[in-house]
Amino acid sequence: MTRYRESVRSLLRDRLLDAAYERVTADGWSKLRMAHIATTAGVSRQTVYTEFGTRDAIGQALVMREVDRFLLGVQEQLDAHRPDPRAAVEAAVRFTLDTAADNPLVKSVLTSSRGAEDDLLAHLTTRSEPLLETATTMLDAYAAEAWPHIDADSRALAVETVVRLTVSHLVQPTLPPSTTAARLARVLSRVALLPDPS
Amino acid sequence: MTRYRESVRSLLRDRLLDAAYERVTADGWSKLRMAHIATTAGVSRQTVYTEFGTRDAIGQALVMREVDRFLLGVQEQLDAHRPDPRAAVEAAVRFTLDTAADNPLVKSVLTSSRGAEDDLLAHLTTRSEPLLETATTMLDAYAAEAWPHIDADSRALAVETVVRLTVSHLVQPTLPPSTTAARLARVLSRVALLPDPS
DNA sequence: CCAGAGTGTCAAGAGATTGGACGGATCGCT
DNA sequence: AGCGATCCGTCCAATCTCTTGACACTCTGG
Repeated sequence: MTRYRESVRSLLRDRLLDAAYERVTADGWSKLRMAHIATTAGVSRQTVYTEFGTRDAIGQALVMREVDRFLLGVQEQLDAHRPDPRAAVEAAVRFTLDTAADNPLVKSVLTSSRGAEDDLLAHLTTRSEPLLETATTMLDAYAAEAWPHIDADSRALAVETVVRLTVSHLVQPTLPPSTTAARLARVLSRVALLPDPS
Repeated sequence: MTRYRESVRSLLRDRLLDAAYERVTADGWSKLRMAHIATTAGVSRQTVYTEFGTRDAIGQALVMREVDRFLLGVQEQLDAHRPDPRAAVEAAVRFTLDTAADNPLVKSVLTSSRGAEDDLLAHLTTRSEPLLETATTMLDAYAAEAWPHIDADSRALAVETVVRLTVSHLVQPTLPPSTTAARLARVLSRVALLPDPS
């Protein structure tokens, strides 16, 4: 069984992130105070610093936790169309864009962004490396297992391409999610050198 | 929000009881060792003693946790027939007896009992006061709120009667659960002085 | 009767949490 | 520009919790 200490630790992290989430979605990132997080979670301010180090690290963790949750949903979408990479990716992208549009944290990040709120937004843009890393790692593994017939290099390139484009459309939508999803499926198809469906 | 310390505490208790549950349902109460619980939960033996004091208290807590879970189900059954005390009690009793028959802990307690295993069984028989206390307290509160038209004394008497009889039939079934449930509903009806349904 | 295994207790030490204090940065206000 | 308030981040001593190892005691099988 998992070591007890780890459970306690993750319980603490969850409580802290829950407290932060609540405040951020209600008032925005800039209104979030370290002291709020501490008292809401029923813990001292120092404990928050011991766990996360800086305010910024909390933003990072907040975003990453949400990313992890998204990836669970993405995996379900992929599984539902496992044999067909094109359909799988289309479903996964649509799911991501649709769900993100309703997600309180994402909404908070994107709407209140034009101000002093871009600290959080940065984790989706200029400092998105952790996000891209976990997303591509998970999807690389999935793709390698589900679609072994695709050439490895092309597959990796396609995965990274789709991930980056999805994030791009997430922070700056132009067309409706379903349209975008269909277009990204085509991009995937070509980058991965899939046989032409026509 | 709940104080952090309390959450950690209940996390610890849950882990310990989970560990104990696992062993008990697999090998029986007599094979359960304090050291097993500790290592399975990833904690020192001393911590188990600090939390529960004695091996016996763990048995007690194990039974009580299961009781609490049963009471949640019972409450659902009652709610489903809220306006009609007779039907509500019949459903609740049937649910209890049916579910208990499938419950790993209950099975373990009842089957392996004729031996050195009766320590656990005792919490349902000779030392069942805590069980009866929580069950009657919860049901008294429910009955008082749902059926205020029943005379308070009769209501309390009926609740206690049904609780004790249900436990009795649980540890020593004679008729099938549905039959027993119907009979207890009749007992309730008369003890609570409900108008004759005929 | 002894050896082994298990329960329950104790005390010292390691680790985590608290609360209070502090320096430095930022911001609104005058 | 100066001032006060607010908040971030760090430090530290006191306190609480968990761990570790030792020990007395009981029970059981050989």
